[in-house]
Amino acid sequence: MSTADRLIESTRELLWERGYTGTSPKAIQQRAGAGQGSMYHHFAGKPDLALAAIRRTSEQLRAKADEQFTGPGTALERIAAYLRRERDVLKGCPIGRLTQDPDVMADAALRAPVAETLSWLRERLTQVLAEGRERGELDASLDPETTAATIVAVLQGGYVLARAANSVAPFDAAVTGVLGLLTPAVRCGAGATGS
Amino acid sequence: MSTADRLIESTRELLWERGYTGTSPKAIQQRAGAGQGSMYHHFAGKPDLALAAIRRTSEQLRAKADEQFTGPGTALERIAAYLRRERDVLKGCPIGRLTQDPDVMADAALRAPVAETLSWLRERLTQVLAEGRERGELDASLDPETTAATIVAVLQGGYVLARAANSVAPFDAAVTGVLGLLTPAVRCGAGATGS
DNA sequence: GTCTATATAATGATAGAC
DNA sequence: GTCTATCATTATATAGAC
Repeated sequence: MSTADRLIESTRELLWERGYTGTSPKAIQQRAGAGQGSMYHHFAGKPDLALAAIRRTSEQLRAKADEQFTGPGTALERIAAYLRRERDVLKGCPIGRLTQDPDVMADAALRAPVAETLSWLRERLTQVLAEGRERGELDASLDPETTAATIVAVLQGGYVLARAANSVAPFDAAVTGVLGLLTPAVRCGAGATGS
Repeated sequence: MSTADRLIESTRELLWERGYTGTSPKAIQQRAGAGQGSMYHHFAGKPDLALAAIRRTSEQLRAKADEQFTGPGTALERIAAYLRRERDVLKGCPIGRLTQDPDVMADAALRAPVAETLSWLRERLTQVLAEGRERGELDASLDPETTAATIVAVLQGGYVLARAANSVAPFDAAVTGVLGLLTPAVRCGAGATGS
């Protein structure tokens, strides 16, 4: 891995663990095993490096999510697979946590990939839900767009509850709860006739 | 308002806006119109002042939530009133945001009120849901505990989505979505016989 | 109680040698 | 490309006068 890559990876880790304000250039350099000059040779400064890190994290997040969204099964099964996927729950969402960083939100360039990632997630889930509704897997009364927002919010909020409790239990409960709410939508609308 | 009170209020505002790491004693003093000596006379330091601020914010949050929980209407109506209550959505949750502050989570004293507040919210909603189920307002298959976790998560996650989008729309969508999912639980279980 | 030094470390960067 | 000064500013206090 090149020095530039190591700097980006270190920044990704530190942004996840400590946020933008809590991450100093010095800490990044030490974790990457690079000197000051090295960092400022490859990147204009902390914001420039953070942008590269956030973009890479955003790409990885989307790719991992798409694994579940494009996987096998009904819409509900794919959503359950996504929500129940193995996650570093106690570390939280590496993208969602940046919304609490005022310096990130204040910088249009840093903010854009955060906004795009969460919008993309909602859109992608909207598609999956709409598809499930068309196929009769989900109740016709279910609104794909608002339900997609709910599902993404449950994830993001589940991380918050887990971090507060220092336990994955509230995250798991929130996921179980929303899947429980989604399941009757199948029973009531499509009937208990199938499989 | 006393100097100590002004310091606590300034800290509350800054913790909400910029988090713990992003809030300096100097910024607190300037907003409170107090000098260094004044702050260190009343409080042992930044953690001590933050603790007082977090405790006060926690109390206010619980009191405001209880207004809706103990209000009139069915369980679902009270939950809808709570979720749809007027909020500073783009500022996020003053308690939930602290879960992203590593220095807060690393300090047992600072962490405790954060953990307690979110636990309390889940417990309180669990009670409201259990009550609604007993009264036949909600489907018997609905699990109060996991559903309560889902509702709190939707709130916390809704804030994240709103901040990312710099718009209240995703928050409102998430709330509408979860209320939509809760509503069929009434129709299916209790039947469309009532009112 | 409040104020003004004073102090130590960290932050975020620049300059220039190698 | 990487390294070692160097630098101005901020963070987080302490000390002691008033």
